[in-house]
Amino acid sequence: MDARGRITAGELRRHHLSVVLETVLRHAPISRADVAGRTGLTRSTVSGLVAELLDGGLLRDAGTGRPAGSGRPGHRLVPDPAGPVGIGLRIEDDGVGGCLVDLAGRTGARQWRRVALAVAGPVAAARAVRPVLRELLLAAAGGDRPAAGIVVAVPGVVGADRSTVRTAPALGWSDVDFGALLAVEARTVGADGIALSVRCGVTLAAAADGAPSRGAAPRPRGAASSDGAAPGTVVYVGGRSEVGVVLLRDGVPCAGDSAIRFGHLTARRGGAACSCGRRGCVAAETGPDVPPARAGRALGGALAAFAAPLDPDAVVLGGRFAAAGAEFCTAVGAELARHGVPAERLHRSTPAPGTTLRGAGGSALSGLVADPGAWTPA
Amino acid sequence: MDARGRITAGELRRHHLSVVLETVLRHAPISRADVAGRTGLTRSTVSGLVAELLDGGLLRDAGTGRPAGSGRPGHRLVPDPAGPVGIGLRIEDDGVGGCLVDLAGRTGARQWRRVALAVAGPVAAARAVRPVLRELLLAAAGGDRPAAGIVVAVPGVVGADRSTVRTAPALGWSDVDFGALLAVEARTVGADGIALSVRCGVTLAAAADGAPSRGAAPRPRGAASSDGAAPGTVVYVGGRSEVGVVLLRDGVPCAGDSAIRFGHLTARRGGAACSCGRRGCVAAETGPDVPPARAGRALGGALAAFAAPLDPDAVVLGGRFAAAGAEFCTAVGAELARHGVPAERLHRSTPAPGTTLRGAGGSALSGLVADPGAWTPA
DNA sequence: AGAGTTTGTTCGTCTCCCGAACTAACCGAC
DNA sequence: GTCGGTTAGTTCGGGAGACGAACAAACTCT
Repeated sequence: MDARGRITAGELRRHHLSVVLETVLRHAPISRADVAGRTGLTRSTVSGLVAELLDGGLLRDAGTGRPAGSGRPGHRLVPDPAGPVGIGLRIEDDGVGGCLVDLAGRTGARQWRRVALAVAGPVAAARAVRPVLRELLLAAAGGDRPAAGIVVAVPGVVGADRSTVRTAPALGWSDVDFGALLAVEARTVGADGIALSVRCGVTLAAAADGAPSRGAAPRPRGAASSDGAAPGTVVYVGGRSEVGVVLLRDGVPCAGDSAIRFGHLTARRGGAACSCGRRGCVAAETGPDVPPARAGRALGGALAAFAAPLDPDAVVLGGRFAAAGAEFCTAVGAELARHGVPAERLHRSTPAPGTTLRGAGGSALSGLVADPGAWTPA
Repeated sequence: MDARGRITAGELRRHHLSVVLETVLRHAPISRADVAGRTGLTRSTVSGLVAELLDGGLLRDAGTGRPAGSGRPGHRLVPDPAGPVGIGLRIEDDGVGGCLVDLAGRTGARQWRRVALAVAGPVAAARAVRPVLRELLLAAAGGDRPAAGIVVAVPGVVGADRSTVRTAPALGWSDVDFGALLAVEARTVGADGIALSVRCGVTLAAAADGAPSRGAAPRPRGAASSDGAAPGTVVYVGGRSEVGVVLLRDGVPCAGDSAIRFGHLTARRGGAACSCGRRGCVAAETGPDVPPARAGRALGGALAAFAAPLDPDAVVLGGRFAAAGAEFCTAVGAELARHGVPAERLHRSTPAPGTTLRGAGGSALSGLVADPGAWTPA
């Protein structure tokens, strides 16, 4: 790629549109004047941009609020309650699930169905997802809310095409074009025009945990600090059937969907048997049956190799580690500290079962937020 | 930080100024029309921006070239031969050095002085740099070229202030404000108005090796592919007295200056003694005395932990590993492949002694290239 | 009720880029 | 040599988008 860094007048406006939308989502309810103050744009410019977002069905003017000081109260801008939703789906070794996520960060119609998929194969998995997707589409249609996209979280390594699952040890898959399989199922339930992509579940959970909070939606705080702003560089470790590690910069995952490669690094030669066929993998050595101190050392050692050279502002334990005990955390922190990452930077995320689904649904909306001008409620 | 994504009209122009400058530097000599074609800006806009860069002393119009087809030949735009230079300095355990780097990527006035600094301490190191810096300033003044900045490469971990060396095992330093020490020395040789920063040497070498080539300056190709465009995500391993690993995105180093933390991960319990006081560190286990197969396995194992979850497009062996033999590389490749990074992605950089200095000098110019409008030949 | 304050809108102006038209410079053909 | 064809660079009008001042609206406090 060449230095095509040109910004045309139209792109400038689209960029500002995105900036205004993001600001409203993060601070809703918020007045136009406040948006202007936070973004640095003038009130007149913000008014114009907001009008376009109201027109596009992304925001709603909820009328005047109560005045902040002594003066005219601003209008409360909020995400449109009838605005677009993202559809998040998830495949695990013991079930499938899904939920809707809207621009306010609220989840809805969450589902989980127990299905033994560890040996059933990708075709069965795609078929198991179909009823979940149908329910979600019905729920969206019932609320008269357009679906902006579908993102499927898989416990595996996903290719750059965001369709092929390169390997998913816990499911026994390798080189499966799961996106294509799912697209067929999606068509049968009337989800054809909707963009669909397959992603690594840990990456999505990391994005959900590391993203700045939206509005007043209750949200477990892992990476994000109390004022809602994420620190610059965060390393997130999580996963359920797998164990993965993700680098986030300003809340956005860097690099590809191969987080779970981390779980199959060798933590202990000749250790416990792993789903991948080898022994002593990080994933196996941090299982529920392993003594916490030993598991903590196994995770901390591998984690240090990844995190230490990146000098992260925070290391966040999520997923299966969010509920870990003090002994485990101390062991992890000690290994990190031994390699230059201060133990104070180690944080435990609040355990929240829906994090991966929330990340998947949110990811389905991210394109829309990045370029609201392109959004048309098809 | 809030969503201050506003782009004012003035900032837009400054951005385009930077885009045009980068394009010229990468493809010099190049005509205005070609710049327009590559950037997507119109010829009229490019003409205006180029005029500003010519006026600022960053570019020079070297007259008409030979016509590309049948038509009027374009004017050859090149970096101004009397344009600003960056001053790169380097501290190592066995000496200090420095060189000038200009916008064309050419190095000049390169120096190296052997000084035993492994035990001499930071004050002695700062004093040893002074004559090098004086020579460089004289060389710059002799060519009537303004100095845009000074960057010092150190084999250690550097703080976010880009001044404090948090730890430098090979030098025996810890928590030394080397930037402050150097600033004092710099003043005595008349380098006071010039911005000075301290950086991790491996990070700078990675930037030099991963950056898109500039003009026709001969440059060893490590990360960059043959057409000069760097692949998206690159993991670089290098170092001389230390061993560090750096993540590059589009040729630009991600994250902080703690690359050499990598070299003190434990590769082999109870292994060779390391400068940091522990045993079996990656840095110690990849020394020149270690059998290549064993060193390769030591490096590969640690490298896999860092690289596998990032799914890089390329893994580049630089620095002390650039001259490694086939046996070593095979061992590294095998370890990477075991963890999902195909061995074909492992590349060996061309050994080039000046890479770190070139990176340091280039880094001293990077601010100028990113915002040429702010440059004033003080 | 009136002064003071803050919000949101309107309107004129400015900056910057685009695109068309024009001049300049070179090639090849006759 | 001269005349079309082609490409490079500049000039100039026009338009898009943001800014800033001015104004109307809405609320508080005295």
